[in-house]
Amino acid sequence: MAARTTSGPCQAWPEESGFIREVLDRIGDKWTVLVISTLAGGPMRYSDLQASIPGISQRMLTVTLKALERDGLLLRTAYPEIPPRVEYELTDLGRSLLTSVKALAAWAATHHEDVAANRRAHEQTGVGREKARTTSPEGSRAR
Amino acid sequence: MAARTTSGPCQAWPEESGFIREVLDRIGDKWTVLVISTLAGGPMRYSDLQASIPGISQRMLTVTLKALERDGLLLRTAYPEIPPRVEYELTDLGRSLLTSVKALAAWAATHHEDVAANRRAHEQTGVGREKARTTSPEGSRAR
DNA sequence: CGGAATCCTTGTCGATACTG
DNA sequence: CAGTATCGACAAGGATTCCG
Repeated sequence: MAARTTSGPCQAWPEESGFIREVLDRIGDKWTVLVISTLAGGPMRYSDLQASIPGISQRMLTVTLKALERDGLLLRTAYPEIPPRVEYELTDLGRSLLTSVKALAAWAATHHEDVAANRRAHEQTGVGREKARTTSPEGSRAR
Repeated sequence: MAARTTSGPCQAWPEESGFIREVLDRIGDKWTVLVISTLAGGPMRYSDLQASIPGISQRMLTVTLKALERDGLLLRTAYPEIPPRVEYELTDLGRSLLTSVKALAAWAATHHEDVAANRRAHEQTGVGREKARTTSPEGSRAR
């Protein structure tokens, strides 16, 4: 966990911040994680992916797919047949990322209620103008 | 690595995808994770945060801080003194998220070299034209 | 010191149309 | 079927300025 606890004004973390930014720039967009998750069940064709991800456009599917392929997270296999058939499949690298992503999903599943509760509490206390609260009355509500 | 369950043809993800989107919308932006990471060492003042996060503007620091406070991930404490002093501190909820985020950072630290290598390989193979691999001419899975 | 309000530059995403 | 190309809409982010 934290390298130093209650050490005061600590700053300038090592280099983790750079790594975090890297992975966030990659999966932080709207569709990447959805594509990876959908591909978790095995190889899929382009049209299957589009059908399985409601709301995605051809453009974004293509862009996301190409970015993931470029980074070695998924493998594209085109069969020179007619009609043309292309399959996408996660690589080992892609699956390892999926594991980490699922950890985040687990966090969300566990705590999204707390987040929603805190948000509602805040909307009541200080909608958008009144925030002249010197100290926070309530706050940490972990379970 | 137990990704595929008896090789299902398609996906049909439960509802985890929704949770993933939730958390990604929250931490997927440019600064949120950086703020949380910086706050991992203990309470910090506004100006300390700004000094510890190179490149962040006052605006983005304020916006990020308010969003995190609203969701109950950090606690804001204002001391009515002069000069005014405000401290920000992670809540238990915030720290639990930090743990999950660090898992992602660990993935990045472990695999970012592989990603970079794959990316370079791709630039050579098919820079701007024709990268059809047509590998594995096997009918591994068709319908 | 710790913000809020404003403006403006970008990158990102979505819809549409066209090609192989 | 499986993309590619182009345009426009939108919102995140940055710089600046002012207030408590």
